[in-house]
Amino acid sequence: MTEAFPGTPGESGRGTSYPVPVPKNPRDDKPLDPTDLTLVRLLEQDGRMSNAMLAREVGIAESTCLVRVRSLRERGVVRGIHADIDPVAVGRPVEAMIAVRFGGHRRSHFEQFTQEVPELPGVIGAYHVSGAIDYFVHVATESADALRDFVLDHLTNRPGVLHAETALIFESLRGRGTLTRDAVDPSRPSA
Amino acid sequence: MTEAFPGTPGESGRGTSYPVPVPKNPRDDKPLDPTDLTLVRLLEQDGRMSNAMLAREVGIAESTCLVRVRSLRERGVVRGIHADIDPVAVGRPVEAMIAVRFGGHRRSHFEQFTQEVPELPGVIGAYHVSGAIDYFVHVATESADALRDFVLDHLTNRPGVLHAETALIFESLRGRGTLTRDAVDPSRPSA
DNA sequence: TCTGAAATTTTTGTGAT
DNA sequence: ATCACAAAAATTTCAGA
Repeated sequence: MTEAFPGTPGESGRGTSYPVPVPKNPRDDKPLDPTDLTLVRLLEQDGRMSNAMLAREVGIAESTCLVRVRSLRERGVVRGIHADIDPVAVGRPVEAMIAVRFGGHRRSHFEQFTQEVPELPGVIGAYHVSGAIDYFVHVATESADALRDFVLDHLTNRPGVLHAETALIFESLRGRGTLTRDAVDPSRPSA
Repeated sequence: MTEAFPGTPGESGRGTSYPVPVPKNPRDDKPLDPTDLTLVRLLEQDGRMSNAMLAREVGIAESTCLVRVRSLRERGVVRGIHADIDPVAVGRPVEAMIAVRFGGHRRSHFEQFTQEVPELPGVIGAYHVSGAIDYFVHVATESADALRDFVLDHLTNRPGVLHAETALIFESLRGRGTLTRDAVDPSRPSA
């Protein structure tokens, strides 16, 4: 019951040029004590909260808090801290979720796509999934024309891709820190 | 062509107890100069980069940088800054993308769902889209059982919902700051 | 592993260009 | 709008419990 979990599924945040991430031990899974969970929740809600305030909120010394937060990053619990940008404000008002189907299902096709899709212009996220669809690609483009071009140039026109179906996004919503609430440790209320 | 979408797409970060967000002027859209775009890109890659380093990177005084970053937040260009958490590490190793279809398409159903879905346990994001599907819900759960319960309790069993189709996520990928690269201002190369 | 206090760095306001 | 400078506040380190 203290067993914890199998493997690490997704990698993501890559720092630019300084001392941060590089999960030193991806398989290092101790179940996180309540203090860590609280820190995680706070940083999920406001990734720029100062170390001093974090320490106050969870009731530990600042230096201790610093160590714990650093440990969370090193262990890959906190993969990265990123600004959430309004696509409209940066000239990409047309958002879409594109369902991509591959044919043949050769491993090399998936591996190449997995490697390249995060770098494609306007890509916010991508999800390799089970079922009839192989990938969902979340993208923001400058216009409907640019969206069509994106699909044709980077998806349809790709070795292995059979079909891409585009759904315009009317509204994007973010979860509100519910990752760290409920279940996780059934013996505590919610703190 | 500059039409964009109906409303403001996503709200998100809720600060805990200090001076931040509350976009004072959501429709205040001046096209962002190259310096702002660079700041946005840097913060997208590392939301915790210090103001001093941001200033150095873009080549302006620290105090100026502070003003610009604050302005970006006030204008809603930067909607929030959030830690990206590994769901596995917080006891939610089963990730899924759930396609939800509504029947009847009553506005009240969508409005209620839009309001409630970000608070549902384990929800990372949700997307109201055009086409055959009405919503994609991105969720992380503690187990396959918990996923089934989530779908039954919060989606299928909801007024207006016709159908929910679940795709397990094998791997989640994040875009790499490509929102602020390429086109945006067609008259400049790329900065 | 945690702490408290010292050393260092960053944030933030002011006044001038 | 921008900058340089200085005071205030924060981060980070470290010796010791």
